[in-house]
Amino acid sequence: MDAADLRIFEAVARLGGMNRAAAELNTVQSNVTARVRLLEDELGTPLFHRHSRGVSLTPAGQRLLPYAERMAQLLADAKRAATDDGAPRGPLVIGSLETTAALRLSPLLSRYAAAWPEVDLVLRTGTTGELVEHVAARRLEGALVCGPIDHPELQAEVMFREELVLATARGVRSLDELIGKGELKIVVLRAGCSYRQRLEDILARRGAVGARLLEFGTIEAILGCVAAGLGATLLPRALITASRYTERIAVHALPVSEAHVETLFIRRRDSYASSALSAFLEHVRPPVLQAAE
Amino acid sequence: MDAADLRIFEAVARLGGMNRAAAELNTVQSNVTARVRLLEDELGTPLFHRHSRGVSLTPAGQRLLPYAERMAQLLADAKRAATDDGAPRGPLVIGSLETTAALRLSPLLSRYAAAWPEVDLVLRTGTTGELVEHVAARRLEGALVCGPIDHPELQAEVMFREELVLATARGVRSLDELIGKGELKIVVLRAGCSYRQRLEDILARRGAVGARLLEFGTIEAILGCVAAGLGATLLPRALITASRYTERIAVHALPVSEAHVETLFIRRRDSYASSALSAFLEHVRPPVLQAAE
DNA sequence: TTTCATATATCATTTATCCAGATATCGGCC
DNA sequence: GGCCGATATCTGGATAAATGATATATGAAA
Repeated sequence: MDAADLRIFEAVARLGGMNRAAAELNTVQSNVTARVRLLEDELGTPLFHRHSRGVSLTPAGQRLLPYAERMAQLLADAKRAATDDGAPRGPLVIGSLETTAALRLSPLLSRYAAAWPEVDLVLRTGTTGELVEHVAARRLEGALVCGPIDHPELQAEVMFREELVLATARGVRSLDELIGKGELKIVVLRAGCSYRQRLEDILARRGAVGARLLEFGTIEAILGCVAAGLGATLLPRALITASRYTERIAVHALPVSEAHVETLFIRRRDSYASSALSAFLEHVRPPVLQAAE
Repeated sequence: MDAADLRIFEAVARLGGMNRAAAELNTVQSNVTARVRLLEDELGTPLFHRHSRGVSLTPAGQRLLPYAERMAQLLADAKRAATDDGAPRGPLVIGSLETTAALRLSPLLSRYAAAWPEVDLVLRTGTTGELVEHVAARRLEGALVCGPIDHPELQAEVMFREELVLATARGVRSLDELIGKGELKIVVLRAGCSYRQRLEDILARRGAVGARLLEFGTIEAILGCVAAGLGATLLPRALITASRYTERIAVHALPVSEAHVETLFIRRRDSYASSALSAFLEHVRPPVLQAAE
């Protein structure tokens, strides 16, 4: 049994047929059949049920499949690890919350890109849930998300600590005034945003339920609307302070227990940390820990 | 790059030479040289320094080596997983503390062996530290050790809860009497035994330090000596109750915080749980949880 | 310095393996 | 029955791997 055999096996299993697998692997069907047969002979057990519309996995095949996938991943990692000579280079695909990107990342990223011009840096934004999913599936090497995260395959490291505040238009004096008025509207970045649930919890704890939800695609839009008196939102304090709407937005501090939020960098435990990633973490890490104290 | 290449690479790295690797792999040196060279060409970086007494790893080779080892392990696991049809069979090598083996395992093991006669069961005893080490290095599929365990590569599951008690000869009324006399001797199974540190902590908290340490290879010997008034020991209550020295040993209960100890079953997170192991856990698990309540 | 023991590198040759294409076979479906 | 979409089997040729003989480098001992 060899990695090549498992690659073929995996393709057949995934595509449900030897012909389709052959096409994907740029070879012919007879070849695929023969390799699968050899693998079955070696293991002493059939891996596929053959039927007229293709093949399906036997129980043995089902047990083998995850190993085939891990094998492919391991080979790719091995190649990267050996090739990587310590000088950051090549692709680095990471994720981030939009708020983190806006608030913290821009200066760091530009410094990083300048320091390591040979790295092709890609930053994708999404919600914490989406990013966790992408990192777990290895579509991202890592991501900055909103803590806490508890996922057995991921490791997390605190990168930033933010104070979340409730933002409303200038006229509003306090949270309670806002809630008292009824017809509360809250503005969030998008569905699944980690701040949304938190904001709803905060309001619920103060007796406000069933607030109307508004979604905007950019932070600018949210702040603009909040400034215009459309509703309230929950964002890191620094983000509001730095915006051009500061003058027209009232910031309502929350008790520490609710205000504190940690931005974590997550990555797979079992995956190779490329030099590009290590260098990225070096850039992001130290200034932050100072800032947090 | 393929698993076969990495196998050759690993052998060369481990044995420090292509000739030695060739001998181990049952092939010829020229072949090994060629394969290594191909691998180096493919990766675009040398993996070995060649010198007159063999070869040594370059940095790239050092980075690659762990992947080669993981690859070999993964292939072996894959084979086992596919071959394993759910009926427990073949070798099952597990570890246990000697006390756990004596106290809990004997009836379970005999039932297990009777239920699955095709399993070749091997039980090795050792200290918690040794067993953790062996499981991490995959020399054991799993082990019953004394909790708590915090090791990133291992997962743990509570199997038994024991009450530890201090055992002395009949004449001794209380812990304090024992400590007060000075010249305290404590008897442990062997160096590194997890109960030893715990016993020393317990005594230290009561003002007894510098107790003399005696080591005996078997639990029988320990109990015999304790009964004879040689010293004190720390063991699960049930173990003393069940022994033939019960009459001559005084049992001193400890406060709950010190007495409670959990026996965990540990195994590697990333390794395949064979049917033989799953069946073993089925045998060990359920009666225990009842007993603990 | 010469020689020797012990390494790796290279090369021609044999051997085994893999691949491609043609063909046979099987199982539904109209 | 005949067709369609599958997998199974077979064979020649291309490709890659293993082998054995030989060349080369290096340090240690005579």
